[in-house]
Amino acid sequence: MEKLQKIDYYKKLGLKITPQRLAILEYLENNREHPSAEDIYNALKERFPSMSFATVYNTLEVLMEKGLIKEIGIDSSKKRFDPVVHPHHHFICRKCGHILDVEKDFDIIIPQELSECKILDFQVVFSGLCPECKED
Amino acid sequence: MEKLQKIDYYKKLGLKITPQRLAILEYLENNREHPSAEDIYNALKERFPSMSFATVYNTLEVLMEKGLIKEIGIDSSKKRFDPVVHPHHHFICRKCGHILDVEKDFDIIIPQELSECKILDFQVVFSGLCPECKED
DNA sequence: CTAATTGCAAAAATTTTGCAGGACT
DNA sequence: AGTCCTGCAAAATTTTTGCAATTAG
Repeated sequence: MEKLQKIDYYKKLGLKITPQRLAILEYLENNREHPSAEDIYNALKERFPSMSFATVYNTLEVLMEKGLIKEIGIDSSKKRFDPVVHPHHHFICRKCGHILDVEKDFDIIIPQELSECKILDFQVVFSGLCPECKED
Repeated sequence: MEKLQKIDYYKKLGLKITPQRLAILEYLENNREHPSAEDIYNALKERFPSMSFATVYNTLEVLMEKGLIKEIGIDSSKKRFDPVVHPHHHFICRKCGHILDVEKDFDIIIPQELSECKILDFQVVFSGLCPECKED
């Protein structure tokens, strides 16, 4: 999407566009590492030396409310965020913590035991060793 | 398993059996709520008023090394632990955080894009609203 | 102009660590 | 007896919050 179109799009969602927010959005969009709040903070503090964690967390929360990003509960040591909100799956390396996207579709039948629940989503999480770590 | 047999079993794994460890193991075995370290601490501090978090975390780590429990990375706000170590799946309620076990077997074909990885495990995580929360 | 956002600093929540004394085998 | 474990307290990590100053619309 063109940059101006994007800003319009965000505005239509009711987001106030600040330079910090744009930078966070842009960082997320160009990053497939599923960054944590700290990753984002570190990546942007050069361009915005005065930016605080409050802004990062605040922005992440607003972006989640608007459905532009998702929190992925895979890395139990910290929250990580994903700008790819369509249903997809993940692989996490047990050694280095690297998370890879898995775009394949799986044919999952909702099991009987969850018939009383309202299922909104599911994801498959693979775990093991990534190509780099399996060599060591 | 009989209590004495269990103690023998733990000893054979090289675990030193202390009253605190036995209590933590027992608590985990009889609890299908996927408790956090704090849940365990709170549940046991009546019986062991002097017990500290260090002991809870230390014990959890030892139990994980021995393969008696697993850490489940589903609730991104805190680590939660599962004494059911055979492969199985989960449902988490987006509202109350309740985690349910899903014992069904899913036929998952390891996708092409992970062929370079060593896959050790996978789990399906459903999310939505549990029977109680979907009424509100 | 008004309401929302930022930055700061303090606090809360969760997890980890060092170490002295105590318990298990 | 020797090693491992416990408990305490302090520290490290991650996330949240209150508030005054600033900025976007």
